[in-house]
Amino acid sequence: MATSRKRVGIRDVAAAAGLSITTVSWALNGKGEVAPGTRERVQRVARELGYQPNEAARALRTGRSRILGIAVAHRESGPWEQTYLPYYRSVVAGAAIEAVEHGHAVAAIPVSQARGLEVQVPCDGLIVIDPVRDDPILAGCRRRGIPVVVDGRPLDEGFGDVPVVESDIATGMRTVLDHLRAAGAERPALLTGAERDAYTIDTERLFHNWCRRNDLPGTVRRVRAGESPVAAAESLLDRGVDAVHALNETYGNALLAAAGDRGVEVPDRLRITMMGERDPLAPGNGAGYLSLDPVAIGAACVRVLVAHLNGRRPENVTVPCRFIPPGRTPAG
Amino acid sequence: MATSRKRVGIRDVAAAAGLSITTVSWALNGKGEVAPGTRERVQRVARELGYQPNEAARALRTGRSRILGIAVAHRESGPWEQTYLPYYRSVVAGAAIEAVEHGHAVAAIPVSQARGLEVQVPCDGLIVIDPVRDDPILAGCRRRGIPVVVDGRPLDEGFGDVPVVESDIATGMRTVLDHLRAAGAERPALLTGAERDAYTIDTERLFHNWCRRNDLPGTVRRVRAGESPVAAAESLLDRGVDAVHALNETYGNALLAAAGDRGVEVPDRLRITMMGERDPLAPGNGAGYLSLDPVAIGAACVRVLVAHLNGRRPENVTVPCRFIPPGRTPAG
DNA sequence: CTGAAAGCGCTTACAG
DNA sequence: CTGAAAGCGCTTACAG
Repeated sequence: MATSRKRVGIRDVAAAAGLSITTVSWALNGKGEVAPGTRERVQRVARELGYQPNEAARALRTGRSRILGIAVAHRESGPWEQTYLPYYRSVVAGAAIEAVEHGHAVAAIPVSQARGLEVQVPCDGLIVIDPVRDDPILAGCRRRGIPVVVDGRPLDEGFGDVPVVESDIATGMRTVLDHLRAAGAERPALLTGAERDAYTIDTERLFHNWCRRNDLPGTVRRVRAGESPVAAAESLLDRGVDAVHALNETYGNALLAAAGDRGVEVPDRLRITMMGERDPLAPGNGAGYLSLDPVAIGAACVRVLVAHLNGRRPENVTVPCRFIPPGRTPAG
Repeated sequence: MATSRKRVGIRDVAAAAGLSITTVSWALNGKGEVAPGTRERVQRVARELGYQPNEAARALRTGRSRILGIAVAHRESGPWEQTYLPYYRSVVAGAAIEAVEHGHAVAAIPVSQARGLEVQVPCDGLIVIDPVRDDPILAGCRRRGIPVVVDGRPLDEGFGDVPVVESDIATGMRTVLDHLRAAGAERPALLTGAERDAYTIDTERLFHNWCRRNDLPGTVRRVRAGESPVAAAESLLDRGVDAVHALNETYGNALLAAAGDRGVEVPDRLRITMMGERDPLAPGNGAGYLSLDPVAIGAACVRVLVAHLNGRRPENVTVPCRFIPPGRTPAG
């Protein structure tokens, strides 16, 4: 009932209980051997005093802060804001929810491509989303011996031992393209972007391979940096394609807009699919969706990272995508 | 170039540079008075050794961890997953991006309504989103003297001094309802929920007040816990209303689905608005959107909290909403 | 079952 | 301009 201004520490609890701080620490953390009565008394006194351990001290002493960093790139570009940012957000959310199961919290740490992590905070390990070429964060973790897991294949050489969590876009792309073909596509196209990240590169490769296997001409159109996605979509439609898969929702929506402008009916005259999330309750717009599951990705990253932290051999994880064909989903 | 297994500490840098750890600390942190040549040498040696300060130790010593906690409730319910969770995610993202400007990172800390914060991590202050009645987190922060800022009016008494960041739904609701009226609404309705959080309560109150001021009959339908939003939407349409505002996107999409099922044209025969985010590129669905700006909310929370931490008197902040009328937005 | 003491790796008065 | 030393608040061998 002391109304002191200072925060109550383990010392205060020990004094109030007439015990040593050792015993208080044991009692509160359930370690060591403490008489049951003593333990209860300590817990009661701690509660009455409103004692909360100083987490920084605990972290320093134990070497564990219980924080998992998640490195989130931030770039100022249209499609990025509209599609990648929501993806990252969901990964963070999935990671946060999973982390609590393992007694951790997740800290979103913005990164700049040039300088790497923008702020230094205590953390036990790091989740790196979509590593870039010559990734400064990966290099930093390696040097400092910080456990790391990546979402998306690392582009740099020499990181073969870093555990990877990935969406199974190989299966996903096959499903999508098979769907387009079954729907009658004879001139399939891919609306993709200019950035050379692993996701874009892999998507293009999978598209090419599928076209080759299916003996179909494949048209690839990359939206250039600074180019309007709608303009790119229009120029693609001008080339007489009858089915387009878009790398992300920004591009997919641009296709829908371009088709709408010219009165081309989707999906009857033009089949459109895109990589993206879709609210299962939203009314249909004629497009099919290949949904990544970023929440599951975030959760998987945490599981792998925690395994790593606990000295277990981490394994790579593949998270399935979900294909949602065009048409209104049954509401309810 | 020592290939030791142990992490390099300030001690190692001092030894390598032939200086005391004091001087190294001064030199690296830009404090104290250090000869320019010495400073450069220290920085070079530190870089060569790959020295990174132990953040837990720094946090213990300075009392600042540079982490801002953000308490994110997690409940397992349909509309919650689909609309509140995305909102929270965006708040976290906005907070993370803003925090870096102030040298902080943001840690998403899941909370349960019963036990409060699910995990203890070092943090300098806390952002509490949508405080509930008898909020255990608010109480805990008060007791422990942790600086806190809330998004959404606190429901509990005695927290009048806590800084609040809020969306200006008063202006937003007026805009939306005026729009519905201008579009010809004579029997407006509100599709709302059963939970008694400040946002729901305020929305209902604003709706009632507006109806009274405009001398219109106002119908309120609350989706009950466990009830299908589409079923609720259908029962509302049965009551002959000609315009409905929905509390969130789940309910708004349910209205669109219900209207679609009965062939009621939106917005010609039924006007629909909803609180929610809308991709500006997505094709129109006939509904109007009142967009909260969760990213701005998150950023504002961080600014207010940082002001608080730095001893400045924090002030409440109101973030404007954006009304997006129905219809295709110009693409581009 | 309990306590006195060391020490995690820093920052920062303080003394030169 | 530089260094020796205290101490942030815990956890944890170690000795009783």
